[in-house]
Amino acid sequence: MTRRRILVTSALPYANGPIHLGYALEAIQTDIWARFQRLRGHECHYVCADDTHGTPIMLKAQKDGITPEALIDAVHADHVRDLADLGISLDNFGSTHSPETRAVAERMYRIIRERGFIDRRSVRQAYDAKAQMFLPDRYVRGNCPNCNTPDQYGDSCEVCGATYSPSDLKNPVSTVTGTTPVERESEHYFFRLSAFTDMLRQWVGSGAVTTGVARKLEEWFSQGLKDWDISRDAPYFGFEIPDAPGKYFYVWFDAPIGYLGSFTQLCARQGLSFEEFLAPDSDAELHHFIGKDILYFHTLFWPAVLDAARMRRPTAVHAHGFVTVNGEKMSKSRGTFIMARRYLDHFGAESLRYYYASKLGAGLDDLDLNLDDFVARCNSDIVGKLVNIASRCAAILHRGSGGELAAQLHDADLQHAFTAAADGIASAYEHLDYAGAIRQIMGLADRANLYIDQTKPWLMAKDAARAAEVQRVCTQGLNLFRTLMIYLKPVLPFMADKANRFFGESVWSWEDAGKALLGRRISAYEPLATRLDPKVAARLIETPAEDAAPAAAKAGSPAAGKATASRGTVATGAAAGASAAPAASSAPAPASGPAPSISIDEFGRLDLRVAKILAADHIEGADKLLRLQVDLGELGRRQVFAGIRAAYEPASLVGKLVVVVANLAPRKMRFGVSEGMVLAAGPGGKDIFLVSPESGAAAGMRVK
RNA sequence: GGUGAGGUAGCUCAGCUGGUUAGAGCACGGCAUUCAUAACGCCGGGGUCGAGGGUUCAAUUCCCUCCCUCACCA
Repeated sequence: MTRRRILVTSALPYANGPIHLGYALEAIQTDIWARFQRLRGHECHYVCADDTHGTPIMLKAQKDGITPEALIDAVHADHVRDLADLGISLDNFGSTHSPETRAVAERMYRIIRERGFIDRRSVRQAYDAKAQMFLPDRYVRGNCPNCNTPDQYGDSCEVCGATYSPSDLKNPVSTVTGTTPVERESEHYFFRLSAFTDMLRQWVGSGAVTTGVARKLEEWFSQGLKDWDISRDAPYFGFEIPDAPGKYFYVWFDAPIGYLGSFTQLCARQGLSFEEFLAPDSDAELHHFIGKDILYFHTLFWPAVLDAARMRRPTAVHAHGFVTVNGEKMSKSRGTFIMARRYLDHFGAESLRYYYASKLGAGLDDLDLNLDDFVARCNSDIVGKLVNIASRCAAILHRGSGGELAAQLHDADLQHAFTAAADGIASAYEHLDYAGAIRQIMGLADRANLYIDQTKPWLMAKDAARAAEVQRVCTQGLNLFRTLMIYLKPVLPFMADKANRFFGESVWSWEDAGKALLGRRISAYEPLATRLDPKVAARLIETPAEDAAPAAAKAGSPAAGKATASRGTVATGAAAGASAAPAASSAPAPASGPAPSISIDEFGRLDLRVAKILAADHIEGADKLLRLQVDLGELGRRQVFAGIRAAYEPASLVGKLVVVVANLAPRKMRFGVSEGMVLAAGPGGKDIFLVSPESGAAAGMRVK
């Protein structure tokens, strides 16, 4: 098999909120494919980045009183952590707001311009005179010109479905300032997409997309491709267009370029050649995984932009459907808008990875996360079937043969049937039919259990003369299990690693599935997976107070089509980080259960602030307490006692940023008055972890 | 409204170019077993394959109409 060189991407999550289970599907789909390719021995680089530009980010940062950079840095840290915990094997997770992305964007733009594919023309657009900015369609609301429904977005009506422009709205209002927008002209830069119609048709026909997607695209082709407005006026958070003061690249222009910016960083770090992957005649592969909502950008604009900039086009764009929860669209009010972090606080990543894989095909179908089905499926497949094979055989083997594998198998034909399935399973993975791969693998797991059941080694073991036969049967069962774990390694990487170590082998590759493991001692068996508790699963969709998004945040919703939904703030990131620990110090609830819901108003009564620790000292006569002097910015300096003596050295705390409950009633203690409380997580003793904001936060900032 | 995808057992889904009694897993009932994380095995109940027409010797599979669900409409 020739060694393929592959560059893979997931769509960029928008940097205004945490990762949710919808995006997790995309990351997991991509990751399984990337891991599969590497397991097969191919060179596969997987990159992604935060999508950081645009009006929603700019306004959100304004509202939070921080710079856009501080906002996206905080979100970036959250995303990195969430993706890592989901087991996503990214080689680089960058940002569109990076020097590398800027350099690639400018370089591509210059080539495109020199080739004559940029036009300039005047555009009339809604303008907010008070905010002194042009308004994207979504930021103008008013009555639908068609059915007169009030409070509709400037691009379409949610009630009658009519599409129009903001100037058609009756009683239009800017959601930024509440003032009435005016019309104003401005010069915009357009990419001549229409010039690439033939090229795109040819590309679509080349197998870059599935037939279902191709049909969808034909719809757009038949209407004729319109040129694409790629500029926005200042103020805009993004990159200024070369030689065009006050004009910025539209967020969707530099978003896919973020793939290349991220890849540039990887190239620099690993000594890879960017050109070898991106040159027009490159024989490397470029695969993009996206949600079906952003097909337009990835199958029309992006290949055309690449081609215009004299770069290669994608080998394939793989689009998936949306995640629904219990059969319904994810909804904040129903509590089914589940954040990845919330999920991870309850279950391990591999359950989700397995469940998604077991239902995921190559098409655009939506995938339903049915919580009852999720628990049943994971428990019966992973624990009941798969792991059970190892568990039952290892127990008998250790009892009878001291964990020593026999020198030969008991049923070579059965082993052969398992290894013969490799090609079919590989083909399913390769073509993104993960559900098919899982079906095949679990079918084999059924056969393995049936084999053990029929052979009955536990009965044989009663006859000492048959010890060697028992050993061979267990060796057989364990080899079947081992083969299955290798097949499942792209889906269950952590479990596969554990199993890999259990067998005491060097790191598995796909070919190892075809080689039996014989005549060696294996480790004592430790459970590789445990059952999921349905009661815990039910908690995933209880509406926690923290997830009740303030109504004001809705206006900041990004243009439909962003990979991440809008929610959360910098503070959510801090809270998410804290919630990863067993329990917050402020809520002495056991690790398992959440506290009763509170309303957003009740939450609002908490005055949480970023505080800088100015001084920290031991207190004579106190075993647990440290005395802290903290700076709360506009609220001045405070003295706070914190029960963290066993966990922190005072000197290490000075200068650190923490989160303080600023409006906690002062409390007189034996050593003085405590004027607040420092937030920390953990059970106590040495296991206490202070909650810290990401860098960029300043003393006195409100946490909300 | 336009376009696309989909409606198959209680649940989640397979069913390639039409062809013998429509399948799997889970759930449920019974039996068996006890090596295994109450796991595994065997048997069984359960579907007018969204509705109605049409083509055909034969349609879940092709065509038309309708109903419902979901998504997209730059």
